[in-house]
Amino acid sequence: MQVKAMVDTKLNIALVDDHKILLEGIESLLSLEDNMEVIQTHESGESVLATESKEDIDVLVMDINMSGIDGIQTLEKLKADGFLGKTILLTTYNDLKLVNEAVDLGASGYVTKGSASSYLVDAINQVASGETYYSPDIKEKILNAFSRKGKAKDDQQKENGILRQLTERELDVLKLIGQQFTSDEIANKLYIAKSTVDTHRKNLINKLKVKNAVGLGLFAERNGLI
Amino acid sequence: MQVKAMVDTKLNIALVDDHKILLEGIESLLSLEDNMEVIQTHESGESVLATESKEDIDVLVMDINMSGIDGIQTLEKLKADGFLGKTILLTTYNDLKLVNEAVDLGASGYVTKGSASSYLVDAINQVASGETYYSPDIKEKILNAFSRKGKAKDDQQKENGILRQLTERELDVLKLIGQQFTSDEIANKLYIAKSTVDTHRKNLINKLKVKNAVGLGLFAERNGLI
DNA sequence: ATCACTCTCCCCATTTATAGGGAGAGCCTC
DNA sequence: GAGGCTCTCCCTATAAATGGGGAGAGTGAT
Repeated sequence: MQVKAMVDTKLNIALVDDHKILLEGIESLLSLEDNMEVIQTHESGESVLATESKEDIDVLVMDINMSGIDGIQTLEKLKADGFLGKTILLTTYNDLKLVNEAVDLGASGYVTKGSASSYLVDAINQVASGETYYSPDIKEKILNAFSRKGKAKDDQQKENGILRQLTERELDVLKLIGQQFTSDEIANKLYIAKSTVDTHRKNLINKLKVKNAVGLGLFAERNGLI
Repeated sequence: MQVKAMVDTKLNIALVDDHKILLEGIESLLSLEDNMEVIQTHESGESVLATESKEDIDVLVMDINMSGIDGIQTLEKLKADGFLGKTILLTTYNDLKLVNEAVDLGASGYVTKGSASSYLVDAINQVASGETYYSPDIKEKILNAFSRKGKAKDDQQKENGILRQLTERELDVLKLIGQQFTSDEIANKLYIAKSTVDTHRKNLINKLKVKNAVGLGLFAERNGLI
């Protein structure tokens, strides 16, 4: 039973990268782990999608930046096809936006190519157990991105400046617009006339330089008002 | 010169918390650090704002949850008054939203009250050197919040399912609505009649279970469509 | 060939939102 | 006490969106 369990729990790994050297390097690294077995390697996203034995894969390790369809697109299609395995994406240091996309698609782990290989092994074990794994430098980047949200940076800076230009009442109305209430409903909630709400609406659209209520909603969302 | 430098670099700390016991406890903890000196303690946000020697403060350690005006509001007013010192906010575990607000206001550090006191010491040293500090459990929470964005959790899960129910054309329209275009403009862009766009609008509102165009915009934003 | 679905477009009516203007009351500041 | 700002509310008018219905053309699957 224990022996069988060992066999059963051996993790089936598939690797995807368009650089063969990296592919082979990782394969040889993972072959040193006695609970892992690389059962497939692919040199393109298309190749993974075409393979028939996708169900066997426990953990898919895939590069994000690939020629042809990239890792994100591949993951997207895989998920659409009902792929249930865990996915770890390999990224470069400047790929935070892509990581973000990947998160939305349900990727389980992210490891930078600059990481020590032990991190990849950790990542595989961790995502196999259902957790999410980020390599340390990605973690750092996420934290930085979080703390930079309201810091003195380009767009965000401007938006925050604008945010402070809004009056209390405008903020009240803005939040409620972001919650999909009509002017009538907002008027009732705030005990003011609909015409007043409409005035605030007009002023908000002007101040925030958006086109319509959708723009107001987006502003509210992006600034954490709702 | 070295001695003078030592004196000069001694960090002037101010503590703000409406619980006197915690205030005194922290003060005694920090008194053990030879590069720190607690120069002020306050039992309310109002008290900090009223004090005149704000310029002397290198690092302000302040509770978020206080009776009267809270730490966030106090920080906001301080920044508005031109306060230049670093600020570390003490939070409880469930305050991630507040942390988010605080970030936007330019707070430099966050330490949970449940943290070991050594973390607070680390935080003070770190923010004094210009960096941002999060205590480990807050870091974890941020990372979790990040990774939960697109995970198989409650709402999000449903949203992702719904997203796949949309037809190509509905997606086209949805994206353009999210970009604040009117039905007329969308019709022109897609070379179809306004009435068709309106039909897609209706179906989108039903499928996505939102109230109006603002809801459509928010859905588009939250699902990375725009 | 029938069914299901998508995309297209139309009718109707009503509600909401946008755009322009004005204006009084209250509050704070200089 | 004169401005400046916010908040309140009004007018008029048009544009936009919502909600209900129906319906034909095309596509693909059974």
